Amino acid sequence: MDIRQIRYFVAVAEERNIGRAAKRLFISQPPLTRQIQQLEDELQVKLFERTAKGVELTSAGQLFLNESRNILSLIEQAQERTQRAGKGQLGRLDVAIFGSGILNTIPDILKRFKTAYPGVNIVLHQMSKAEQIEALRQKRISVGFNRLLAPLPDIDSTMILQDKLMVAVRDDHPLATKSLINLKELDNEPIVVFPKGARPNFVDLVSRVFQEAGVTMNITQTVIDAVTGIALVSGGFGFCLIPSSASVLQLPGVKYIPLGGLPDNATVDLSCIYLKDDHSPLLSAFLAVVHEYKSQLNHHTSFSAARE
Amino acid sequence: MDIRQIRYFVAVAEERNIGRAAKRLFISQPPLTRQIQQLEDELQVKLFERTAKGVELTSAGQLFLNESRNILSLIEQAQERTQRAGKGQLGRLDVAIFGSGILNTIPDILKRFKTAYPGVNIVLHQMSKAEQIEALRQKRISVGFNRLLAPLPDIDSTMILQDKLMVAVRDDHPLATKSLINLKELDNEPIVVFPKGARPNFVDLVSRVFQEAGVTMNITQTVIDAVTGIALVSGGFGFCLIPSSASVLQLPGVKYIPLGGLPDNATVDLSCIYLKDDHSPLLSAFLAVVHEYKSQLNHHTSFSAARE
DNA sequence: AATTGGTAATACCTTAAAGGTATCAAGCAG
DNA sequence: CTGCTTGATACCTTTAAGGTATTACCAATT
Repeated sequence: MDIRQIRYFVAVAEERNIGRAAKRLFISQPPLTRQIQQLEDELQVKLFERTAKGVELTSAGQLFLNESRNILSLIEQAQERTQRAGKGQLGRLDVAIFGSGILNTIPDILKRFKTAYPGVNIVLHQMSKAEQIEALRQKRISVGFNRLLAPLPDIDSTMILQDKLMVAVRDDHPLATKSLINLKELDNEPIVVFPKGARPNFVDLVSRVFQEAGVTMNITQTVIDAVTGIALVSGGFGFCLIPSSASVLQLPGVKYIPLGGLPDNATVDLSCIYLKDDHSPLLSAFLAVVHEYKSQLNHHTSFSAARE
Repeated sequence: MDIRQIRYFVAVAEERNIGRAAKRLFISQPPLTRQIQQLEDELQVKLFERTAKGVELTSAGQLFLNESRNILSLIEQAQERTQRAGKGQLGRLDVAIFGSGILNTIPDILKRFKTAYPGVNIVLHQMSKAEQIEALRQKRISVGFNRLLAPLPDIDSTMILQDKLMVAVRDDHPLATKSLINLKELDNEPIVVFPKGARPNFVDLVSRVFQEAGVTMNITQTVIDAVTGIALVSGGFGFCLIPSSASVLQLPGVKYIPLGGLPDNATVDLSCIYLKDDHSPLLSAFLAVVHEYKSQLNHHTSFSAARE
């Protein structure tokens, strides 16, 4: 049995006339007659009664007509869905995020992607940097969001943005009135740092900055993520240096003040990582959204810079 | 797209190796490679990633694998169901019955047919003789049960049994004690007859019998069917002649007594009728059951005749 | 670094089957 | 009885599926 034969059968059943059906199918009548005969032979069932005016369906033929329509429609659907899946418009994308990365940029990107590809089911996984890399290699995830990556041979990354540093400070502290804090002003002040976990990470960046500026760093706590660090600031444990994108988080009694007097490379990047040899259309589609987001981000910041 | 290609695709997806799949399909590797390429070209989707050890499904391929399995299973089902329909094991059979015909024989036949062909949905219609013939011609029904048919050019019939005549009589009537009533004993007695409707019918048979025997027939009521007639006997309206198969009906105060002194042709047949040019397997199957029923009926009656 | 074993891809040929043309046989309307 | 329409058959052409031989590629191993 053959899809062609099924198509032919449906045409004949609908036209109730082999010659007319042949015209509709843009073939001549004899091969159509033969295909129908073959179909009947194979099924060992008479599908049509031959009459003087044409043909008419037997009851078995009527049943087979229904089934045939189902089959053709299922095939059509399969083709369409497969093509959509091939364009990355359908399927499932497993994405890893890290603790505080969820604060603003990542939700924006995910929201854009969901709008552009509503057929794709996004599944989020909270994972540390090391876990993300392992999960990528095991193909449990397709993309991970992260900061401060060391290059790896099998993993590519795309930098999304570079956060400058800010200081989280209690609003009853003398420095809280300033619009810019110089690193030197934090000399020997109590500092909460994060995260715990695989190096290199944000702590290393902060340490390097202090070291290069010759400022003493007085670490009082090392906590798991930015949210916890800022909560400790709110609780009076001291200062906390954060990537500026974490400043969307509002906690009672906490103010965020830009940190000045730093070298240009004192930034922390947000990147997304993915397997170098993953050519799936879903990933490509996702990265396209990321790049679009990135370029709009640049335009926007240059605009606001021009206005200021 | 082609069912063959779908089968090939499933084999390759399952073996994750084109060469192995080719062996399983009893073809050589190159044409299989080509068929898969064609499928990919047609869908414009890469279904497999080619690796050193074989191939592996892309996510679009995974989706298409699911769809393919659905398609193949639907095709298989369609073939099987169509073949069963072709053997008359599946479908719908519209059967017409008449008022009192439902009393014993017809339910027996229907029961047998339902046991032998459980996949067939039997739909019953109550119809008079004339209605049945019209419905047959319009193909609203496939079989009708009836009595006393006049032959028609486009309709065939099969006689199922011939009922002898019996008399329904109130049990308080003097004749009710007899084991056989002679027609002459009904001379000028009040008689209820049935049915109303298209001739020839049961009334005509009864009238003819009276006439040929030279007995005066005193019709007091003409009612629609046997059940009503017997009910009137129960109500004291007189006698009622019935086909013996209607004697399974028990009503208070009514006895059935065989009618004697009649010619051999004083019987009323039960037949089923159908279109002469209906060659549907469902009808054939049904008629086969009818014939089987008939032959068993004959064996049974000859046995009981032998024993008596 | 070269080799070998196993993979899919390609080139070229053979064979099977689908399609086309011409014609026939059957049934119905005039 | 005669066209006219229908599906069926015979025979040829063309398309496409399948086979054989070979190549290109990758990875694991020596």
